[in-house]
Amino acid sequence: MRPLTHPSIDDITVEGILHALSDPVRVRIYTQLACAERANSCSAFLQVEDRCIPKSTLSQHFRALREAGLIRSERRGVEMLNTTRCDEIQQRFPGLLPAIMQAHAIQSGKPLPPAPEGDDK
Amino acid sequence: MRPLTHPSIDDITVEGILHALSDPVRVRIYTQLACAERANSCSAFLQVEDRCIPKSTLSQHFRALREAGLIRSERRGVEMLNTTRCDEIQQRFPGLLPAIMQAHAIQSGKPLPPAPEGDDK
DNA sequence: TCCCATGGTTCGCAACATACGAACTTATGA
DNA sequence: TCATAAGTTCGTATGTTGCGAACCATGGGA
Repeated sequence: MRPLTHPSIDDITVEGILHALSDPVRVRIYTQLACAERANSCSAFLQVEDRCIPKSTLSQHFRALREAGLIRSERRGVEMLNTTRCDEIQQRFPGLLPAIMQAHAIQSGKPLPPAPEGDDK
Repeated sequence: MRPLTHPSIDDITVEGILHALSDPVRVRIYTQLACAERANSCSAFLQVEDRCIPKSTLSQHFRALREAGLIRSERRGVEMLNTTRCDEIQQRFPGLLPAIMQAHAIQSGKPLPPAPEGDDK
């Protein structure tokens, strides 16, 4: 099993981020991770929006998010803990992720509060 | 030749926008259109970033941008005039396009001025 | 120590998407 | 009417994605 690889912050591209977040399942996963208090395992997402996601597919989605630089994954015993890298990305591309998240929220009918600075609690 | 179809503003999705703009050629085209004073024909983009784009490929890229709702195309004699729909999209997803454009600008080393409101001149 | 359950990954294949040359359509102008 | 220019469509080769089956790694029990 090859080791987990994460791009350095400077290797993260806008194209990569947009591509990763242009998939509804990945957006959903990312949103959940961004809202989570603690790191989340992959298997917490076997069900996404009434849809049952096969675990091989889920594994690919996590890999896509990881390689795009959107999340950081760490093996912890038998499972994996995932957290977003939103602080780093906010440094490199200020405002990008909040705007995308807000747009998704608007589309799903639940706009977020304005959030002037990094509101990511 | 089938007629040009444009999605209504309510049918435009965030996924569609992100997917369309996750391609470097399309971003380039969109950026040029957004900065242009007047509408632009397709053939103005046969060369993109030192790369010569075949016109069939270009045609597909324009279709992708059009069907994602990012641009509006109008046949004008033998050529086609393209304009962005950024005002409409700004209404539906405020801040999304400016943030993406800014991120691309940062990535290419030429950050844009802050632009508090719709700066789209 | 052995076995097994659990959480993820990898492989292989089918389905879908993309790039591009060749052939086509439409409009313009000589 | 013919030639040319701007785009589109088609066919094919190549890439990407989704998913089941098989696999790997870790953490408990007996």
